[in-house]
Amino acid sequence: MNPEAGVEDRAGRAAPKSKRGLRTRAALIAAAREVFERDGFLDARISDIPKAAGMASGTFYTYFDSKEEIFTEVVRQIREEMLHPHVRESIGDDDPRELIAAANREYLQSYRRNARLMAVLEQVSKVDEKFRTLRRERGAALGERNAAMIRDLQERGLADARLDPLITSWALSSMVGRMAYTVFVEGDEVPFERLVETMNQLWYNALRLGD
Amino acid sequence: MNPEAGVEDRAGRAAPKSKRGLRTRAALIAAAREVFERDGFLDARISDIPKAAGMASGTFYTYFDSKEEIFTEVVRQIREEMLHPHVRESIGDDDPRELIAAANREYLQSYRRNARLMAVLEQVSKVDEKFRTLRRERGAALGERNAAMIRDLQERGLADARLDPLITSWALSSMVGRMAYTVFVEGDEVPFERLVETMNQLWYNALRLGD
Amino acid sequence: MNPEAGVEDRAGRAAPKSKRGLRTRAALIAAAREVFERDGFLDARISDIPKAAGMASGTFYTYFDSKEEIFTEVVRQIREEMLHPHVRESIGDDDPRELIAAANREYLQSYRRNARLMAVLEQVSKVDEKFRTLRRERGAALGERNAAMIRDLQERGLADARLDPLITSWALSSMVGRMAYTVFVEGDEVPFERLVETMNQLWYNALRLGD
Amino acid sequence: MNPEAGVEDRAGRAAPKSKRGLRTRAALIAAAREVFERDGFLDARISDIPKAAGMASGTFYTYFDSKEEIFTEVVRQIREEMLHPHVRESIGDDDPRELIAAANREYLQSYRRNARLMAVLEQVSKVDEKFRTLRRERGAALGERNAAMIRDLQERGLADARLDPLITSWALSSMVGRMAYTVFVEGDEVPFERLVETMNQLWYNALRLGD
DNA sequence: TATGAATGAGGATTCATTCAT
DNA sequence: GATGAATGAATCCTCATTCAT
Repeated sequence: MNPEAGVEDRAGRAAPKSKRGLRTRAALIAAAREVFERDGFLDARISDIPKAAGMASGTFYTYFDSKEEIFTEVVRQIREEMLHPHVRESIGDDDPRELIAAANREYLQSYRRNARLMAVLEQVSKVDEKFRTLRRERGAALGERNAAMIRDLQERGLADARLDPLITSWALSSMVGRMAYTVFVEGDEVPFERLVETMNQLWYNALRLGD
Repeated sequence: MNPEAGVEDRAGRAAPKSKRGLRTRAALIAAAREVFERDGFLDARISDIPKAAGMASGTFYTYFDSKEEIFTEVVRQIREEMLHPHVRESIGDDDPRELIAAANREYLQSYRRNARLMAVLEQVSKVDEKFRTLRRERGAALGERNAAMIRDLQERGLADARLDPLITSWALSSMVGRMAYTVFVEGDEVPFERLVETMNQLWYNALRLGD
Repeated sequence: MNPEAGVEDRAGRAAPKSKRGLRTRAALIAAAREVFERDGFLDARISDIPKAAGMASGTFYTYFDSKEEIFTEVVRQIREEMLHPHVRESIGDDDPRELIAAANREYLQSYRRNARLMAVLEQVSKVDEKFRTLRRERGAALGERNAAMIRDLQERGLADARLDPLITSWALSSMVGRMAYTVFVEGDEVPFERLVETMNQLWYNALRLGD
Repeated sequence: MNPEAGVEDRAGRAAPKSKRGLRTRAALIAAAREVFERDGFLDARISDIPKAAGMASGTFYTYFDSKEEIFTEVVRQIREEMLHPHVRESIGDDDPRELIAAANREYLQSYRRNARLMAVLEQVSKVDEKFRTLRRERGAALGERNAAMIRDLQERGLADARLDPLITSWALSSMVGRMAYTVFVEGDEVPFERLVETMNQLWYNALRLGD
């Protein structure tokens, strides 16, 4: 029901074997997150990351090859944070309204919680080909899933049959994602509940879910 | 009815005093547009701009102080292109559906026509504080205007009264803007007419304009 | 009895023949003086000079070949200003004390009057070989003249015979020149009369002129 | 008893943490001294310094931020060289003549030994605001000290009571400093001993120290 | 593994000087 | 003579990456 964020990673250096190595690597990722949140992706210097972790600059390259690579790792962690703690548990519902409402609320909450990093992610996806692609692919998957739901509702006569399911799914997700950015990153002052309600209502109306 | 893009400018170096200077300046702007479209804002080297115009590197600085400044100028021109030729003429007005449909079509057309530059603009707004601000301000103005229309429709009983006009206006505009980016920049293949129709229908539904 | 400042010039471009040319050249020199006083020699850009005179940058090269050349011209004018109006008239005296006192006062007055330019001159002589040389030569001439006076006084038994006349002449002139710089350029606050008196007394004492 | 030269420093980049770093930094300072002595401050290119030390250009910036900063360091070393080896030991003190003579000789010797660098220092103090200030402050301190001595002599009836102690102290120091420059930098040929004796005698006379 | 120094490619800028109009 | 644009050489500085200890 909503959008963007997320990146897969691959390879990189061999995973550390010693406990010490494991700790160092983790410390670097934590430091990287701080640095990225503070400076953004572009302005972050690689050497700031080990420095922020209290290490020598060269240490970075023991674990990562590039800024992109460690950023991937940071994003992976965020994604887990964004999914695990609060989510997915009890969406048992079949009521589409509740489904939508839950998804929107959850998404906006995580976005707000991780706003700084989401801003960075937004920046990166505009700047780095690889991330642009990853984001698109992930978005496409999400979009498909929502599209399936819409198609289902249309078939059951519960949603406006004239709408193109895939485009609609994309469009409404984009709408929420963009608003999250505007409100939480650019700081337009909108009361959280008002935002959630409006997003929900716009989904309902757009799909013409009967009241 | 639609969104983002645009930047004001100011000063810079002295305006050219001769015809030749005027021509050179214009040639630089044209070259800059090419360079930005080809390389994006970040990867564009200043020296590539005069080079693309067949001039010596120093010539750039006769007219501009920075990449930001010439970019501002490029954007100004685009904006004029995007507004003048096709637009604003005959907005038969009173029927809100037609108003919305016309605005959406027009916006999506211009976006498609200037897709590469819009991509760059999108990048810049994520990267340069000054442009971030300008875009927000401009967006806010547009948002207000659309919000006024929505409020009006609500008062006349023609649109869903439960919606927050300002948030709604922002959200639906964001939706169209984001889709334009996705489709025209990231190249998701969607038939143009299908896109326009779906956007229109989503606006109508979202506002609950009676059929 | 005192020191430094002054530079000869030579050649340069052909002297202007038309009246208009004459005026332009003069205006450039006047503007150069302003620019040098404001920015110093090193920080002055050639193009600032015609600009300060309200002309196009290229005009400079119609009359001068370099910053050094126009500076030479500025200096020549100053020197004339420093010599003509107040000076040399009535030193009729043969009393060495009065001679010294008159020379010191006169020198310190002109220095004060032209302090900004003297500062520039000081800078230039530390930076430009040609001016270093010119200054030395001019200084040497002055030194000789003062040395002759000292020698004469020694022979007449009026001054300390143990002193080396040339070194002494140089040293006492340097002393006055340096103090002028310190007080009038660096702005150490010393009452003018106190300064003059002390310089005089130091000359008298140093030479052991009987009271 | 004598004058000018000297500059304090502060911070800069982080101090080197390894022996190697310490060596490199020292080598850069040594190379800088050579370069400055050869080219003067203004004409020295930063990149020539590491090059003269056989390093890559970027290495410079590991230790210094600017030409000014490394110059400060060079000056600090000179000052130590100028003070330590020969000086301060045995200033038999009470006889003012001996005090003055020792100070003059010592000063002129160091100046001669470091003439090239003193020339650079002279240039820099005419060109760089920061050094101008530092030099003035340091000079003022020295001046005060000498002024105190003069005042003391005056009170004991040993020196001409009519002289302003501070101006006199400044003036006589300036005299020696300027002569050092003239003789050792500009190369006026004056036998060293003759110079020292004359300076001494001028001090004695100027203050009217009884024979 | 960790350290922290050394490297050097890459681009930005300035401004004296030339020259077509 | 005057104009004002165009030129391009010359340095500056950053920072990702490598590597000896």
